[in-house]
Amino acid sequence: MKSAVEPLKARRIYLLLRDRIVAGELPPGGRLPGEPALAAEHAVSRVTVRRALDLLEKEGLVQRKAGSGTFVHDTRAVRPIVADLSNVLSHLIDMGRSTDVKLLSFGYGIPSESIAESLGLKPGERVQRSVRVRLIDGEPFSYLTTHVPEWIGLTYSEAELAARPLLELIERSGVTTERATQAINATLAGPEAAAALDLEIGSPLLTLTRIVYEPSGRGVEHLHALYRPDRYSFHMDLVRTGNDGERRWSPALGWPRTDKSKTDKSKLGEKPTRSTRAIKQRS
Amino acid sequence: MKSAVEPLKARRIYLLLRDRIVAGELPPGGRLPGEPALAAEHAVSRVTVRRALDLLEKEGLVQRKAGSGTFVHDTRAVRPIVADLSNVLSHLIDMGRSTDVKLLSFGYGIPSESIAESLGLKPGERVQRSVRVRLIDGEPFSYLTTHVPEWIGLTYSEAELAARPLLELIERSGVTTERATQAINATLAGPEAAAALDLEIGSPLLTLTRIVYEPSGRGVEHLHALYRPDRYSFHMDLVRTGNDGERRWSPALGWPRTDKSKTDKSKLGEKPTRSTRAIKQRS
DNA sequence: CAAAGCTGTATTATTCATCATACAGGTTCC
DNA sequence: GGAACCTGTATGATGAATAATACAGCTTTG
Repeated sequence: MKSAVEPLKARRIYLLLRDRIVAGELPPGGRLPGEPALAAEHAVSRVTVRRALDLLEKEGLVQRKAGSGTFVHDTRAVRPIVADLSNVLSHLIDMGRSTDVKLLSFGYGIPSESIAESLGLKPGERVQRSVRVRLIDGEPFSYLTTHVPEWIGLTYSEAELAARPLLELIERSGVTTERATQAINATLAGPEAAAALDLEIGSPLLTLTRIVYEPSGRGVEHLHALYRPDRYSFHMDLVRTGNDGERRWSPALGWPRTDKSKTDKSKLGEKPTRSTRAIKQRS
Repeated sequence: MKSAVEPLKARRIYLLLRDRIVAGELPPGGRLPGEPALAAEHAVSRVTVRRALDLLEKEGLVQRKAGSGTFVHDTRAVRPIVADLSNVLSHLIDMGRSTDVKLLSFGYGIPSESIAESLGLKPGERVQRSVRVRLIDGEPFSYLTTHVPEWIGLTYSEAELAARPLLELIERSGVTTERATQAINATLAGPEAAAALDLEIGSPLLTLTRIVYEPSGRGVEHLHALYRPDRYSFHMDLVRTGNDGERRWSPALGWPRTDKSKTDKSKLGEKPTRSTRAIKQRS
């Protein structure tokens, strides 16, 4: 007899309405059904509908006008930063210079088994672990946990880490980085990440796990990044390659990625378009 | 007087413990603190701790043994499918795993403004909209919503859509697909997606929004995909290209798919330990 | 074996989200 | 202006999640 944990009705209503909005069912600028109507439709009280709408309003998805109604906010004005995957790290390095970094934690110790394994460390080898938050325009958008073998980490100071891109520091130590693997996934915000990113616990997050290798194959950096999906997303252009028999999509390389291509014709789907404000790498 | 909506303490504990586990703070196979200890540590009742552990157990992250304790399940055995970003679906077929498709919805109508805009449709032009769920080994892992211009959609039947890849059908209609853009993000599962993917409402999801263009620049397919992060994740290998002055990371193309590194590197996991306590639960 | 610790389970009290209802005040439309 | 909407706000009642406590049965340790 388990009571099925039906997590907060308000949350359910919130997610339902959110889906309708982003799916375009409720067009931007349109008015959504009144609170009594919504309450009846979903068989909940108006108070609950109200709390769902509070969440939507806080996310900027709707705008409420007393006496008039609740309207779908034109979300196309606020778009997340788009990071081009075809050009990942240089993009991040660029960003490392135009954004602020807050160093939350810094120290040395024995890594967990999984970290040690992915870096190819011998048992007992120590690592430097750091936790940073990156902010753009003063707003946090990424929560970065990095592990670096101790012998590399010792070549720079805590202050340097807070000021310069980690990869630059690694290369300065004499290591050459040649290959990297990364995986993208999604997760929920735990207490620490939620606090650092100014989010509610349980908010969705984009995750990026990247391991950078030196030519010999040993790992020199293990990065685990959490991104706020409303402020950051990955983007890539694909081109069709191969012959008829074996046709694939491949990332478009070396293609003129002047960011103005998104200003006229948006190709971002979902919450596309019209880059009113947002990103400019300078700020 | 807003009561800050502190969604379910059990959920908070669940997320906290989950983070510790995937961060490696609690090593696989290790025993985590007893339920009374956890209850005291987080100032909640044992019942609540219990419900958090129920969630962890349902996710397969821990294994409980009556009379003995709760142990971190060796999660390295069950890893999500890793999809190479440059070769998304053919990869699955290579693995010899059977993917089924369930067609949930099929029909024609006027698209939302954002869809119409991203496909480059004229006002009033109609689209075919379909919702499908893809399963691997009988388990759902993706929820796909596609929009295709009507003149293309009419060239194939509902039954064909359920049986063959959409892109194949589009090309069969005479259209050549050459270019595409896609964006990756994260979101929470709404009621429909949650039901289709056999998840709780509010679970994290990976999203992929892809728009495929024909040479003339008109959009021929708008795909919005939701993936279960525990069963699917994106992976890519990067190589360093360019000269000293302008060094960049680019996706490695045509890489050998039998690379074993992807099977053990895709582990996400980690997060700082900061408090340093815990983790010494040996045996 | 016995003690100590653990998970599994049940019971009751308390706290908090939700409900149902009512009313104030703004907006829209006739 | 006035009727019919709407959002904003407050009230007490109800129900669900959590807290506090107790005990059974199993596992490990000495």
